Amino acid sequence: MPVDENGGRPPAASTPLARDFFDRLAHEVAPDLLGRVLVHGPVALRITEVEAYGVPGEDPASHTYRGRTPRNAVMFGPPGHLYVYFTYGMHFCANLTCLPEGVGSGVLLRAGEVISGAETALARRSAGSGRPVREADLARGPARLAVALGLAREHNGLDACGPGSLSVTEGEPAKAASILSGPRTGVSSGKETPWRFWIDGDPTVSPHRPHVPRRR
DNA sequence: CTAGAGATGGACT
DNA sequence: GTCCATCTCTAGG
Repeated sequence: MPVDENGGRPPAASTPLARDFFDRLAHEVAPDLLGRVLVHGPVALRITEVEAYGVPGEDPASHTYRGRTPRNAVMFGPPGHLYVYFTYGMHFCANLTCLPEGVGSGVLLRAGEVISGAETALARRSAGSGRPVREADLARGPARLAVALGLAREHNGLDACGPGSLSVTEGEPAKAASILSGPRTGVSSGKETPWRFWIDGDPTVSPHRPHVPRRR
């Protein structure tokens, strides 16, 4: 039995966008990002793995589950913006908002293949850490991706579609036949939803790790 | 290869 | 106080 997931109180009231509706949107919008190219300064990467995070009261794993806060405000904003959050006391992870303003959702950028600016990405990933970084590992995992791309706190809210330092380009969208889906990585709830999408066989896709509760 | 634990800060109960 | 949408290193098979 899981511990009470909501502090003894019911989740925030559902929006009109019910779980099944979000589910349909997630299965269109999130995988559509696969194969597209994200450019930030000198580094460009081809997105190979994403996860959808859903709406208040419907997705217990989402930062928006309990409603809007200063931290998750960007997820309630218009689509095409970056939601960058700080976690585990040392990592940043980046999401793109993809659904209409007010919905409260995002797509976590979990992994990518660096296709230009590899030297910059390598320098960033190697900084402070000893061992050599394999090319396929440059952006393999959400926190690594953020480092490789040079994304941090100051990029929260950045417009990824307008004139800015970040942009999502068409790239070559992954063919549907090469896209697989499954449970999300490292989440302690909402395990049943197959909202992780990745390009089958791509070496830059991160290994799936189930959530492990902290001890002591 | 797998399993376990430390790092480290902030959002939230 | 507790829990992280993680990463890296170490020990062991």
